[in-house]
Amino acid sequence: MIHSLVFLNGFEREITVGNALVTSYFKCGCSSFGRQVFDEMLERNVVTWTAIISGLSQNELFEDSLRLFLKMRHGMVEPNFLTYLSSLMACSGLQALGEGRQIHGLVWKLGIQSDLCIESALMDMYSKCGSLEDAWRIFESAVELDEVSMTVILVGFAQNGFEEEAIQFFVKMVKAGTEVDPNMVSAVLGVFGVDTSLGLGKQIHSLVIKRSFGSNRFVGNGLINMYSKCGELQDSIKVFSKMPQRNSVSWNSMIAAFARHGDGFRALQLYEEMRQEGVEPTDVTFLSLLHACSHGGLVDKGMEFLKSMTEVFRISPRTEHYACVVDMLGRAGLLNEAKTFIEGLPMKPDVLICQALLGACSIHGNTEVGKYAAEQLFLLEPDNPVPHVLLANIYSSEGRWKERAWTIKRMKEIGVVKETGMSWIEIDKKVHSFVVEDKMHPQAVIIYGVLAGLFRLMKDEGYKPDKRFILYYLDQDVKHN
DNA sequence: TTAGGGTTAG
Repeated sequence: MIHSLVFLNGFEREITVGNALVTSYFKCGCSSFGRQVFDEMLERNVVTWTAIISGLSQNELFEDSLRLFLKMRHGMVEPNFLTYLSSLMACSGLQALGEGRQIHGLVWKLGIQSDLCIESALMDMYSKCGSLEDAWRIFESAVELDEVSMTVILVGFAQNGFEEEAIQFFVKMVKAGTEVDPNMVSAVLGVFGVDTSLGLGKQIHSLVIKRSFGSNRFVGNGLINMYSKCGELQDSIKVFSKMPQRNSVSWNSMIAAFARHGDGFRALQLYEEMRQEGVEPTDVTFLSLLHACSHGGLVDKGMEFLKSMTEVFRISPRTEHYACVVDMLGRAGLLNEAKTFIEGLPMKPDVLICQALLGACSIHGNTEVGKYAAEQLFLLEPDNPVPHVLLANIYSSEGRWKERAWTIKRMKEIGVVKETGMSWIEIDKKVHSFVVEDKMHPQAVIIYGVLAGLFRLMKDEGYKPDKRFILYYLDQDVKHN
């Protein structure tokens, strides 16, 4: 409407008007209109360029954003502080370490590398590109810190596999009396998972109450996920039901929580409520629903969701959605259907899809389809030990010891190593972790005694162990027992 | 007129 008025009055030639139009189109998410205005502008200044570079980044069109930044540098317009900030965002999104380093160099030349905003953007770029060392170096030498730069480094820890350090960093900041904001709290809540302490999660919840962050939707959603991942479904429900305002992430998180805890029925019921409330589902809603159907054996319902996702809501399925469907068909024992489904996909199956199929074959012992899935995976990820182990499991379940031995030999020849599985439990704020045949725990004798007692009780109740997949570590005595 | 971080699946 405003654009039409501008056009009628001939104001579109005014550079300030053009800049404002570009900015507002991108802020509304209308990227194509923003681009069109930019393309048609006869004159462009640094604000025009910065508006489009930043607008594209904010709409996750990182590649185009970076391309325009490079194009700008070849022209006559000099980038400014905000242009560098926006181009660093594009590098983070693209995980473009090389380009990010180059921009770091340019920023250094200009002498603005110590600006707090530039430092946060640089740290974010380095940690999202997987170079936590570079991010940490900037953090350590920073003269000033604020909530944003601390959140960046916290998330950097978590995304680079240092979840425990991320949580400890937060705890240290709070103990030191540092001001934390709701964004930082939601970031730390996102780090919690099965192997983190529920006790700490509850302490963060009490901090949320003390600081009155409870009405913040990001924080509320973070709490739902924290409790659900730590095994406390009832607490997730409590947080969800008390939320003053919910968005699609809140609903998705709660649907996922039910799915995670094996309650497919309630996950689907919640989806119905979500629709009744008029909340539009997203691609993640359908991932959670497909996951719920997969674990609840609701194949027909799952196929219906895939159909409505594309036909009713016009959401294009991603490879993750297809992998969920394959997992669902596979778990239900419909392996040939899963293979046919994959063959009918508009793209070549990727690692997730093939792994889902192979996993299902190892449960149901289908050598023919299993071999097909494993061969695909060998090509896609030669260093991944999972397909070798799963294929060996399939041969083992069918008593095809020669093929099984050959698979393990091949695995050793290529030099792929399977990581040892681990389990853990938290008692009195201390996490105890165990690997297979672990005797290192100080109370190992008592623990094994309890295990033996439990095993006897299970046997008395008629439990028969599934011995098909016993491959490593256990000797034959155990297997023949 | 252009601005750094955050929650959802696996």
